[in-house]
Amino acid sequence: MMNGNDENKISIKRIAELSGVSPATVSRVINNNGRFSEKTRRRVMKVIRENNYGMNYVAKSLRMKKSFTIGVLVPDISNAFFSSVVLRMEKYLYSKGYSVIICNTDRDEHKEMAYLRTLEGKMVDGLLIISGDQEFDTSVIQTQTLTVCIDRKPKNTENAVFISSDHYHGGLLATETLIKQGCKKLGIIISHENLYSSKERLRGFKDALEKNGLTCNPNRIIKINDKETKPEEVKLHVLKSFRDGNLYDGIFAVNDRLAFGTMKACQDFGWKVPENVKIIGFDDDPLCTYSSPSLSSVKQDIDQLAKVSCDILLKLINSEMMTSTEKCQMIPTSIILRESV
Amino acid sequence: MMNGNDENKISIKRIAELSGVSPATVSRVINNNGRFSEKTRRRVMKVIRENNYGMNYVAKSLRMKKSFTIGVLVPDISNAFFSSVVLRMEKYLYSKGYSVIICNTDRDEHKEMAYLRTLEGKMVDGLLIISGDQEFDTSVIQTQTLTVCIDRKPKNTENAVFISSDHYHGGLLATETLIKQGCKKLGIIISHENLYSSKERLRGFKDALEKNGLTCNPNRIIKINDKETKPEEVKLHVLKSFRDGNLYDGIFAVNDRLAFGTMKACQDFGWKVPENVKIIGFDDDPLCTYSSPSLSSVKQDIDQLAKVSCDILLKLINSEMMTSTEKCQMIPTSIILRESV
DNA sequence: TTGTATGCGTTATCAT
DNA sequence: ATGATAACGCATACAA
Repeated sequence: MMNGNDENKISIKRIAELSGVSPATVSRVINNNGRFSEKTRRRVMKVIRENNYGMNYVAKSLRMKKSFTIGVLVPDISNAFFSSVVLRMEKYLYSKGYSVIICNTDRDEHKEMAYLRTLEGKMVDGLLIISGDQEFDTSVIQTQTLTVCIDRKPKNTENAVFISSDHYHGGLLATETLIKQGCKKLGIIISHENLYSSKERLRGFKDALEKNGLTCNPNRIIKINDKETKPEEVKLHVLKSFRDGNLYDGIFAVNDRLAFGTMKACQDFGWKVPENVKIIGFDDDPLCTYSSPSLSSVKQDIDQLAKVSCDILLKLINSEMMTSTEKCQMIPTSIILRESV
Repeated sequence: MMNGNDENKISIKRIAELSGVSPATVSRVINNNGRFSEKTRRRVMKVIRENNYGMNYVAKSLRMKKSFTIGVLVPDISNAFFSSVVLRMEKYLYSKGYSVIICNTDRDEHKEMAYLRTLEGKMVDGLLIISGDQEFDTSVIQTQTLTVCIDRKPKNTENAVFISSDHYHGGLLATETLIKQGCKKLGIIISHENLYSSKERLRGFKDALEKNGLTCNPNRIIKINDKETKPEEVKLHVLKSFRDGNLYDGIFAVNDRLAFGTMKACQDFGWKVPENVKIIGFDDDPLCTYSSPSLSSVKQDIDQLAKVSCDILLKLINSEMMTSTEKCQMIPTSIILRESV
């Protein structure tokens, strides 16, 4: 079996020999800078093709202090929302000549820091940090690497850019939709309260109530433990609230998983969706179409989120000027209405 | 804003100066090889900590011809099955000190080849190639990089290892399950026929029929265009077959998306699932639990698939010996029964 | 237009 | 036990 180690890759030096020019000239031809005659260009390119030369990016990176690689930190790539974001990012960055190193952090701060050190050692040109628990502290975690935080507040806004879906508006939108449909006894199901996005969605919920002259009944705020967000587990928590005598005619779940658990709870408790209680989730998970009733949900503009994030990062990398509004952008959310309302 | 370029990272050389030893000694201490006194070790380590030194892996890679990076080629990371596989791989490889470069190929041969060149230039230590259309040809695509193909046959078995779920057995299992439930008029919905996994699942279907004395009616093989695998599109194709007068009492869909489309078609056509027609899918997508009726499906052992693949690749990288059975492994599949049968 | 020489940060060889 | 030196492949400043 062919072993990777015994390969003898050809180098610029060798191409230079074969085409009777200096390595410098070969380099100039390859990168199309400096000046050289058309005749030389053709001769060199011919040799390159014939010998199937391929650039050694490791050497190039060392020399140029630039790796053409972006590190992407994400809590869990198997999550539908995250993997879609990463997909978009990868495609966009690929088109710009960058590769992506993927890092599953499990929201584990320790793993996160370890990865950060490794990525810095690999000289990544930039960092895309998606979600995660705490605020992201660029000073404690000693990375000078250019960073764009998505759905996660950087502690030091001098050092990192912040892009986010407009979770607040999403929460507002969902809640007002329920209100418009006549709901009076509104509740919210929430988990991962320390997440920026959760906080914002909750804030939107509360503000919508206030704006419409409704009071936020604390008994109708169901908090789900971060480790128990499986639909079955959620169902039990929600059922408990139902059995405790809390009445609902509209529920906003801060994410779709919670919404599914809530729907199951309603079924079990004998409340019909949407007749007795209306439900709206968040993320527009592919599952939404399949549940019965199908689930209304707030949809994030994943394409835009990924594109804007990458664009800003590339701007940083190319040390282009940026307006202060660019350094902190909100991507609008929209609501997809289905049977559950 | 801090710019990545003006950082002045400290090097082994500088650590050497600060601790009054040579760079060579510092390197030896860091990598804990060679010999050095305990006193030296402590002094060097102290300086390293105090100055927050971090290894430059790019330089290390150039020198050692080893990048501690694995390239992962995957058709579409936003697919639930693929992203789960990648998640497991990344976790496992991280624990072994490797990073993962993710490459979405869209099953586009051109992009695939371009990526392969880039990865080789980045000196990745190995390649994990998941699925994809054609057989993977290590000679045409001139990569000497150590490769493990998952669910995709390498053309030259000398140059690459092949790991796969047992799709054949999965197809067999699904079909026999339907037969045991009394189905006589069995059909299959299939897309991506050129995929190794699809072929195998189909083969399992046919063999199961034959083994049970049933004939495979070609009219009950519904082929879906690769570009029209959305449930709604699938539904139309399946409905057409129904309207053409083809009768079914059991359907094996080679993946869950097709199964969902098929279920919708049954609903529209007035056939009850599972009373009139029983359905089994493949992949055990999270969606299976949510559809109504919930969908039975063949489940791949993702953990095992990822772990075995990584283990083999690491063995290749460390040029460990391998038995010929190791070079071509099948991971067992199982069936998850739900309401649809 | 082209060549020479140097250095990026590291490890490995060969001394001492 | 430790140091001097070369080499990995490339880009660039400077010279010609």
